[in-house]
Amino acid sequence: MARGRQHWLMKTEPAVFSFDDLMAAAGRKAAWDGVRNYQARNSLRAMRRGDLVFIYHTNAAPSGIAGIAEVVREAYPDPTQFEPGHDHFDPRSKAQAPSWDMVDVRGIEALPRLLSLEELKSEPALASLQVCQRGSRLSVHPVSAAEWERIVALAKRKSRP
DNA sequence: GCCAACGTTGGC
DNA sequence: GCCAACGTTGGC
Repeated sequence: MARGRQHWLMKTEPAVFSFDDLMAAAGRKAAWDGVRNYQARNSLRAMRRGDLVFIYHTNAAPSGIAGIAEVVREAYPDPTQFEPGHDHFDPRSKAQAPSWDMVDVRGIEALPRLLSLEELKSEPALASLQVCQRGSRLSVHPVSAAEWERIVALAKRKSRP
């Protein structure tokens, strides 16, 4: 069954791994490890090669969408869940049925400017974007085609006065 | 299955 | 660093 390109948003702390770090990585590629939330994991598992992803900077000044990446490898087990002592070690995960997956992404391009959370929230058309919700903690989530287009268009515009 | 306690996230 | 919001855990 054919399926169009879908759109997603993934959060990262730029102090740990920023969009610029992704663009500077070998092949502009990175394995997106460390997701330890079931809803976010389910989104990872639903991603398909070629899907587009906004890379969102969290715990940043300001927080916001920094750039665009694409999925280049679909979900596969995150090896850090099996590494005792690792921050993301999960003693309950079974090798035969790993709890946590990751995908590989490749950086495509930075947005013309960082779209801050404040600006995203001020856009009525983006009111239902998950990252705009109060208390939103989901580190990976879908973005509708309309939201995606809106955000790309906004980023091309000059920052409002 | 309920729900209080706890740990984490993340904006500010 | 604060603290609200949220997800997870575990006692019952």
